[in-house]
Amino acid sequence: MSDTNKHIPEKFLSAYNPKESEDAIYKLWENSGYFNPDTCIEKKITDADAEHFSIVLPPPNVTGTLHMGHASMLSVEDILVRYNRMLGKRTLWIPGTDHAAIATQSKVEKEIYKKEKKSRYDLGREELLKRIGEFAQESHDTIVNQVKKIGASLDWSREAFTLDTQRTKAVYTAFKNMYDAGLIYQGGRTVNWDPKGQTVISDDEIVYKEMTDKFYTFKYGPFEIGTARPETKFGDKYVVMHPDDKRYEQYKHGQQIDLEWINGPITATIIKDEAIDMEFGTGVMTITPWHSAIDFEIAQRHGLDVEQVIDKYGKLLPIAGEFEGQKISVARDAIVEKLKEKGLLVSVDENYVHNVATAERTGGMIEPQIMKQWFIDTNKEFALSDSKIDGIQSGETTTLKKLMRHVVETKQINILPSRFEKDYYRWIDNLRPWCISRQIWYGHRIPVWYKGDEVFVGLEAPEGDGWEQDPDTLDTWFSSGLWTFSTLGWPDDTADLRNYHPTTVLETGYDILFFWVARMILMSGFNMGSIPFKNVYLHGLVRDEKGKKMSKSLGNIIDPLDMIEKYGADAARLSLIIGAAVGNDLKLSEHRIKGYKHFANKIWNITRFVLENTLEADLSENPTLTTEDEKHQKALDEVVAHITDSIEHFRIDIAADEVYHYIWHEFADKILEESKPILQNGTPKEVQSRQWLLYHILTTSLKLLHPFMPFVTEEIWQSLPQKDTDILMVAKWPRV
RNA sequence: GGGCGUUUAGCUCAGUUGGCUAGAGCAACUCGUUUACACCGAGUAGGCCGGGGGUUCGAGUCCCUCAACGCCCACCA
Repeated sequence: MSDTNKHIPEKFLSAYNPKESEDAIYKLWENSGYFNPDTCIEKKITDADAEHFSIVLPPPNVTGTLHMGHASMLSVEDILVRYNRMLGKRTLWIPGTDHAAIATQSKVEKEIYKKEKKSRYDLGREELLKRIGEFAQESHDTIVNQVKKIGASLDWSREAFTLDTQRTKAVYTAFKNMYDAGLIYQGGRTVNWDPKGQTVISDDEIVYKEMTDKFYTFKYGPFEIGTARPETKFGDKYVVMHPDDKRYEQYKHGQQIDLEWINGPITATIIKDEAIDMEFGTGVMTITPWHSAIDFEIAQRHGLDVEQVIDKYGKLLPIAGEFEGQKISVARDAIVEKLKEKGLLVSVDENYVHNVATAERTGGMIEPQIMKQWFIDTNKEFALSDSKIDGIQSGETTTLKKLMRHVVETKQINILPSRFEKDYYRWIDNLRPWCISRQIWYGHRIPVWYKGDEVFVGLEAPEGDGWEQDPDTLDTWFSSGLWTFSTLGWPDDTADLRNYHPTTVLETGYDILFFWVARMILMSGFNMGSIPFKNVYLHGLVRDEKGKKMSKSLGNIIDPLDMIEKYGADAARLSLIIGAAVGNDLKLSEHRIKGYKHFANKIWNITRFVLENTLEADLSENPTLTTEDEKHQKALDEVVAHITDSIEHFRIDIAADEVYHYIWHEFADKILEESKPILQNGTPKEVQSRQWLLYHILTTSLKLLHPFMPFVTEEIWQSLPQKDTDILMVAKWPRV
């Protein structure tokens, strides 16, 4: 380098330090206003009539802090958003958080109990809600801060919360519309009661746990019956067998038999039903319709009596006689002991392995109960007014199940990877009425008011005195189901709704395909008459380096903020992208993150080299390139085409790897190295050509890399002497 | 009990419609400080592509089968 007044910015003389620049860079973006597509249009960065690209952020639960799964989700979405913004599309990414009703309430209840030894009933509804609100606000602030650290280019001016005023209006409107269409109804049927959480939960919130219990065989008159739950057997007065079972031919349907049972003699009735598996046990069972869905169905078929045995606290009712008031867990052994004394115990299998239903959030053992609750009927026919779905006419009759199937079958919604389509269809086929009422306090209060026998459903309490609102709240997934359009202002007729719905991509974890993705399709289908999104990008789980799930108890959690602190957000992002194909789990280890930090420094040093060698050059005009340089330029064009193609096909993992590879092993290792002799000994023409080429490749590389590593690329861009836009985030994506 | 996924170098993974003399990163080893970078460069070694069978001129790639690991679903009392 000759003596000159021109110097490269001093910052390039030392290694790249993400900590020094990341926060300032995020501020720069935020202050530019370009996260908001309206500003991009105003400032003529985006055409007002450009194609739209929209994503709604899967709202993190306000139950605490973000983990690596969130970081991975944010990275994937930010890459798609930044890429499409650079393509010139009207790009909107809406942030928000989820009140996560049951998860948040049970977390706060636990904390309160730990500190103050008080239950929710001690505090009362109002006080508990106040406490949860405070907690949610704190969590929200932490989460927003973390999201920004990762570099997510979200439009904060449109931030939403599932429980805020506008979203509540959406929830109430949707409820009323579905109630009026007869899809939401109140009914008494078997539901999943969680005695620990003191609420009903939906089928999807059940987690089956394998347990080893005792399996008892008792004498029941002339029969032998098996059970793992003797405590439910008090009211059993029907004995059921298969009509084709030769062993019990002599017993007729409806025949009555007197026999000795737990608390004395009873009269049992023989029932023949095909639900019985002749191969299992003795092929005979007694039924407890109140506490078993399958028993309830049998009872319904034959018009049998049903009677409650266990209350909602898991205690035995008066029907249990001397055992009344006892906890079922305690009563079990005593009941067996009594039956044994009476000579009714035939055998005990100590190693009975079976699956027990537990509540996802509280871990409580589910006790089926017959209760009056609110349901959504997915099989009921309704007329879809104002349909924007291909293949369903406006006013045409359909059902929610049919609608949900149809939009995926016809590829109006594209699920990636496609193998999850099968799971989706199977879930729909097995779907029973969705129970949407909960007996917890945190959430949307059910918009139904009662006065005597009168029922009112509406957005607000009806006029007049004496109306009492339903005490229950809605399943949190009811409000999340509206997320793609409630965030855009529905039920109001807003410009956002017209401009950005259906959204382009829904990116989320495959673990909530049923909970959320399917429910959004249902809700959008009914309320909007449209699909909620065109593409579903399902990401995998972030696991530790041994492939284990990250969890507190295993102590293998890698905290995204720690990693950002140590290696920078860019490195953390890349480590979550490369190697994570759509739908595949990712094994993350710290040394990979470290490797990508080195890469950030690499592009930093490439810049230093290029700037040092082009300070004197006039780069404003394209010089005539040497043959060699033209070859490099063409090769770069091919790389651009490839990367663009990969992103368009949602293979951002491949795209990221390609950018990485090109910059390091082509640009740095080959082109930079061979430039040294040319710059030193080449003819003026060769030097000029090469200087232009180096600068061209550098700026193009920065653009290509920006969606993946936004911070370091923007930090460099800010120091470039010549560029086509002030802020790299809104530079035009290189086109071939 | 159904279904899905994974199995390719020591580790993490690419390998699209069959053409591979099988690649990359990290780790290992050897050498190296010349206009960026030691958070570096050049190079070396390392693979019956889980086992078996089949289709084909040709299979890591398609079909069958077995195995291991992982995941999802399921109201056998």
